Amino acid sequence: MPRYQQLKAQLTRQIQQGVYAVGELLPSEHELCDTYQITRTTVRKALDELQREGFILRQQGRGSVVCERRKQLGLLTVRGFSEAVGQSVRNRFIARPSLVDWERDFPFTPAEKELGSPCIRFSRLRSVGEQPVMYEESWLASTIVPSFLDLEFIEGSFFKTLSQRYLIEVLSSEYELHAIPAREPEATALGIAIGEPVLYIALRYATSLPHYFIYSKLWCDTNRYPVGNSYPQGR
Amino acid sequence: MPRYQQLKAQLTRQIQQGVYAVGELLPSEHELCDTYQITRTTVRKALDELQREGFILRQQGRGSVVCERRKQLGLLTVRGFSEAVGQSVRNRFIARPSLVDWERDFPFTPAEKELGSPCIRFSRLRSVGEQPVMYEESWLASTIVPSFLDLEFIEGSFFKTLSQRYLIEVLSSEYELHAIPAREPEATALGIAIGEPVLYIALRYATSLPHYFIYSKLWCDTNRYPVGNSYPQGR
DNA sequence: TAGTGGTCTAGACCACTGG
DNA sequence: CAGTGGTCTAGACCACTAG
Repeated sequence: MPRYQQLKAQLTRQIQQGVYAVGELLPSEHELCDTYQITRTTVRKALDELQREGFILRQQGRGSVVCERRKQLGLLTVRGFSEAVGQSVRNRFIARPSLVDWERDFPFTPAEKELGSPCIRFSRLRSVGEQPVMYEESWLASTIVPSFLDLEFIEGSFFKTLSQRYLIEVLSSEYELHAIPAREPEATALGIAIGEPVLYIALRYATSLPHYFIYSKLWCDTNRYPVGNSYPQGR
Repeated sequence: MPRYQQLKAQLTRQIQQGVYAVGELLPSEHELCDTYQITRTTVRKALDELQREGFILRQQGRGSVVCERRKQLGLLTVRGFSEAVGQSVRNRFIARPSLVDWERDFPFTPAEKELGSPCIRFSRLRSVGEQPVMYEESWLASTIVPSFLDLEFIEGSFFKTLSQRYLIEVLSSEYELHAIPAREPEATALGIAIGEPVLYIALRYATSLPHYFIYSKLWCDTNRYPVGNSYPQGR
């Protein structure tokens, strides 16, 4: 593993563990150079990626500020989710993790390596206050997460659990967006009428384990909480 | 303008002009160093961004390959529609560029600098073959694009026109997504029933001109062409 | 094997922020 | 003003690709 990725993974974990709290500054680039005995080029490559993935915001003359983490949508954010966080966001399992066959009806085809391993599936409903905002189904190869079925998620976060318990980092995502009429399952979960427009997102996350991905399907009620990408913009 | 951005803009233009055709290799990094009298660090910073924005795919031991524009509406990275879909795409003006008041009903508030300048608005319908796919309204400050009203777009592409005629590069975008029922104007334009779900996107592009943006509203029929982000993934 | 991109070193000067 | 991130130089070694 290249040194910049090691540093990135290290900082990611520290941020998720709260070593650097939201709003605080990371050590300066020069300090990180000293600490890890690497040059600034390497440090900056790690910080570049952290910034693109929304972990930090760098400000010239000030430093690297730890950001409120986005809510599980890769490059996409549920607007208002972060603001509501701490107050009233709730994640509830609709279906706890269980072994199933690999999904076939999906824009992304799992790799052979993955198909050779059993598949874990779970689904959750995310709400702000009493109002459901997003229904989510996820799949992943069970080989990479031993004892996952019996596990409680760390602070209710799947990504945090992956990072801290399995040392798997989520790196990037590909997705496909559709506006569709809600069918029975998602309409029921979201508490809206069948046929109401929902934002359907088919997603594939790349991980720090080559050839292993996390697959998700999301159904979002965008009336109250639109989906967006606004992350700290350089430039 | 930093040198890496100059190089990036230069290469972008050359790719758009067909100097380097799809599938061909860009000059190697070392050649670019010689040609532009800059170091490899700077060349690589430019190529990094081009790769992230989907213009090229770098392969170790081979080179930087110019990419096929993808088949989906490439909205979620900075990319014009015409490059995204290819040959059978047609863009038709619904309203040609004209001076209007600045829009107020929008998630993004124009900067003061922009509000001091008249606003240009135009709207277009984009079709693949005979089928409308997307209806688009755009706004920008008229001061940055003199004689824009009388202008024909270069190859029907707004971004290409900005780049080649005004030397303005589109850098990044922020957006907000909603799944909504089509109202009369967009339903008519898209040739679908009123109330059918459409993907509504409110967008703001940053440009190489500080404090000047391009604003767009898009209504997409995602049945035929889903919106996505899949670009060549490093790693 | 020659050439490519991937990573990294060890410096430098600059613009900007904050006290 | 000292310290930060933004940009850039001039090298180096490596893994990988293709002929």
